[in-house]
Amino acid sequence: MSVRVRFAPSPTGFLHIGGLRTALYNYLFAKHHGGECILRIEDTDQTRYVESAEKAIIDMCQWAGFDFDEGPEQGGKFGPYRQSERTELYQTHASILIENGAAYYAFDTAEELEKMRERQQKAGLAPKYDRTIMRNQTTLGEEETNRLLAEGEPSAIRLKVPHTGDIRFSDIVRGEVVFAARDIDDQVLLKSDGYPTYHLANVVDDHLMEITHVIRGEEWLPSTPKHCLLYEAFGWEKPKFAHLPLLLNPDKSKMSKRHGDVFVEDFKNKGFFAEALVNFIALCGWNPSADREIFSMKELIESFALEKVNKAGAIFDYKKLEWMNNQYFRSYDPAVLAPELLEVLKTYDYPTVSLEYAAQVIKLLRERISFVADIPTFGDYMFVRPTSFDEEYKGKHWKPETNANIAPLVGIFESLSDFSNQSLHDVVHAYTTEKQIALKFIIHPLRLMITGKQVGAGMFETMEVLGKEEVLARMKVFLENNP
RNA sequence: GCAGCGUUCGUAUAGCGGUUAGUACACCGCCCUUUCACGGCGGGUGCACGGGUUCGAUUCCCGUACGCUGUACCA
Repeated sequence: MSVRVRFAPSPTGFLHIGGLRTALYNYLFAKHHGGECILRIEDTDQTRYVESAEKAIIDMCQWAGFDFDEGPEQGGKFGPYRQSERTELYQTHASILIENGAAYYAFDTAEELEKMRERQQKAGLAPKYDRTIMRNQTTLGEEETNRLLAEGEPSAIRLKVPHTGDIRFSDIVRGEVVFAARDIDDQVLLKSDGYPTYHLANVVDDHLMEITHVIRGEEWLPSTPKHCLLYEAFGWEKPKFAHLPLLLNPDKSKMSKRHGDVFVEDFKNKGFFAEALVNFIALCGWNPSADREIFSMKELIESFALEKVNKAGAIFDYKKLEWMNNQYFRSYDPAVLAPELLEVLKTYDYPTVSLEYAAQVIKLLRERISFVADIPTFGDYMFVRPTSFDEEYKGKHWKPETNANIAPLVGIFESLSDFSNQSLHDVVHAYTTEKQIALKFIIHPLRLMITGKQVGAGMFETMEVLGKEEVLARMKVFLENNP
């Protein structure tokens, strides 16, 4: 039987980076086994539903580089793929459970439930639905239940969890996991608004959609026994489970907004490359045991194995992500990145530049920065003449005799027909040798007058990209203002 | 509180009974050099603790501690 997995997000907002990793692992696992990865939208909570979220989630998955074999947009033979369009299915399945005694009607109001929990907490008990005393099918009896139902009294359907025995299942990541049935709550399966809860919808859909492996976050581990009970009640075969370690904040809590960026959009907008982000999160919680860090999607697919997924949560190391982004930055063809730079440049008040020029600037500066978007600030002088000059740098390298040392270079540069890195290098070396001065007494002043900053790429390379005319203009102005 | 899960340098991890405990990021130092960066070389720090099992435990078992997640008519 071929592998079928699903990514099942709730459209409640932007796609969380942890969600992206869950989607990625599902995708990698499916593709590794030549199976299918489907997208299912779990929009059963009407109170948290966000209209634009579904599109945002799909867009981000697409950006990240994985496409689903089935889903709400592309369809498929197991659709519909939005749970809100499958409500009848859940209702009929809930009825099956009622009929075979695995579930029951409950009529308790939110207030009654709240009171019950308060009582339990006061008594030092674990909050848990007590079906022996609440208002439900078992305490009310069939006749009264049917009467209330006929009258249209709001009701929910709850899972009848046995009071004794153990529920065990095996998890690919964690091995054998055992829960005592008495610790498991009589979970609501069908809400009084007619929508299913996650538990029912999830199990019904996973079965109907012939999902073979449920790969999801560790936060679902405690509710897995409920799902097992459901599979048994329906008489269905269980899928294999794999609960992924959580992505953590530096303080080890579940990765959240308070500690910084958590949405895929945030990373995209910051300028992270999709490939770098994917590479990085793939390695948060899983490692192919190779002494290397850079893997293409194809390579990730080839080596992915759920058995090698780690058990412990992984702290998200932003610094390392940046490093990885730079690795990709340096590996790309500058010409491909040039349009992106032009796009970023639009938000600055710089004169327009050509694609060719943008590519040259990228090539010049990318070893020193992590993002394309850093270029306009880190290398502002590549687009506009410096208006301010680093005071500290100037104090260190612009001495009384400097002007006299530099001035002759204007003429030398002017006569140059080849304004290349090499040519500039040769000519300046010849000059310093003849004048018996150290190269640094020339290089630093040049950098100062041309860029205004003390950090940047190699000086001659920078000059080459800037071009003869521009370099000479900057030198002349500076020389005039700094005799 | 209860339940489950987890614990190798600061971080991500390799390790699957015997290793000088490896790698990457970060950090520090040196080299290269035209500043920064890149690159090269080197350094420091780590198996949570206590019991077993074993000739031998980072590795297997049991506790303890700590952490995390869950405990909703949310997912």
